[in-house]
Amino acid sequence: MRIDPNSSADLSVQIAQAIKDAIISGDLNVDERLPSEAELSEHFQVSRPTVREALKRLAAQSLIRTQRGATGGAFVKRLSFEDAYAQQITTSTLLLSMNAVSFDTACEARYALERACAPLSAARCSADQLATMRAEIFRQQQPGLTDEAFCASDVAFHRALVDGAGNPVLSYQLAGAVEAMQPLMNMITFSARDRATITALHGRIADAIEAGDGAAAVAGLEDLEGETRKLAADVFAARAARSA
Amino acid sequence: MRIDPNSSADLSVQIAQAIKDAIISGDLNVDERLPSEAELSEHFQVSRPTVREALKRLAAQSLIRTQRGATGGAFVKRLSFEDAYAQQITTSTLLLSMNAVSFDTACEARYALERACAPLSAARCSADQLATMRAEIFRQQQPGLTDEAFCASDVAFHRALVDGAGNPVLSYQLAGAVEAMQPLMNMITFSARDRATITALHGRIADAIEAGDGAAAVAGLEDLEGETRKLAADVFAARAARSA
DNA sequence: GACTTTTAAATGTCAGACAAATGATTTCTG
DNA sequence: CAGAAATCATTTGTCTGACATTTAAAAGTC
Repeated sequence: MRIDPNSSADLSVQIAQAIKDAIISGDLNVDERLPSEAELSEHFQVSRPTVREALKRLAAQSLIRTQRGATGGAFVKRLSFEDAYAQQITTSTLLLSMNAVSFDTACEARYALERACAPLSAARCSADQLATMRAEIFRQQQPGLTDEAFCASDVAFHRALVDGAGNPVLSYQLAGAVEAMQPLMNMITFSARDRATITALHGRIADAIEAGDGAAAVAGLEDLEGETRKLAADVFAARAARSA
Repeated sequence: MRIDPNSSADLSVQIAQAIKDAIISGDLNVDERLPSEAELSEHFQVSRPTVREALKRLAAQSLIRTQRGATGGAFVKRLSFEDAYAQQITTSTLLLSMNAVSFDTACEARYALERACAPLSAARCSADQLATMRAEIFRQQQPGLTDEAFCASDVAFHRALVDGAGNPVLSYQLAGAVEAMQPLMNMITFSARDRATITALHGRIADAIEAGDGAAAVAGLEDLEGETRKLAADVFAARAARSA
């Protein structure tokens, strides 16, 4: 682990990168303890605050965890699926909100990915996950539901569908695509008829999954994508007309 | 933006979270300047190093950028697709390497996602991206290529395929799945015959894309997945036999 | 007016100190 | 001797104050 004192990059950036490289390359293993801050500042010939800034950078990426006390220190952290989900969702949400990604683009990506899951989900979905889908469909039929709650339930339904594939890597990859759509969906107001259409399609998809019919689930998702995009197009058109 | 001085959480974590929340909620807009470190330390009633640690945490997540000098400071950063790709790849790679994810699980996820792209890619792939695919196929046919270079070219081919869908959100979501496989693929040694088989399948997929035939591309990917998994299974079986 | 110098503001880095947590050690007590 | 309590040492968390460096704007100079 070395840094270049002549580099124009901030020292804490360089130190963080050096440690990160050591982790990725396997020089530092999971749960292995890093040298103490004092030792690191000695090693890199920088002050302790600088080392600390580097360590905070790594902690922000869930690469290390720190512990106070006699046997404490910074330890290489095993990146959990849960942490990875959270990062993925934050990044996806910000990416969409900051880059003026069109509804259609995001929607297309989301449904393309979900269709990839559907056959696997049809083959392997657990009773528990199917029950979650049914429960969310039931919730979506309640008349008093706000638009936001309806969207949240929609997301929960789709997450159960994705998790039904029983592949944690797939679930992780899709967490962002599904969750990041929620803020966009929240811009839509759903009429009772819209809700009925969507909920019916959800039911059709759940039936297909339960029957182990991947192709039917894919077809259901295709229709749902069409419905969602049509709905969004109507909302945006109405909004444009009103402001004109 | 407030913090709770009685919380057990580190101050820098709380401050980072408070600022992050302000960004996500839209209280702070892209390119907006945050208060200076001195002002923030005044506002949160903490010292400047603590504020700095919080800002470094945010910088590590590409949420802010800092600039020195008279008109400098910390600015809310527009999360670029490029930054998001990089984060996604790092996270995915570490997730796979630290959690003993089986080759099959990762492979299944990757090909499921790629199949989701194939029809879109067949419909919209640019000449440029198709040329990249052909170039990588050509490279893969060179006899002197090391296994690592072959894998790298394989990744480049698949990235071009994914990018061909012309949907940046999709490309972002898949960057991790495609790139994170590389270290796993690097564990495999490819015989000349293996390479020929894989390269031929790549050619078939590229042909299908060029012909705008999404179904054929999907079929090609299915065969490629089968081939890859068979290859890996052989390698792992041989390794197990040798160690027994 | 154009160029140079100065200045002010901001981040980057350093040094040293104390607070707080926590496991290990030692001491005390029964 | 065993167990509980007190002490200690180590490490991270936080604070204070200072100086270095960068940068743009203001002031000065020809």
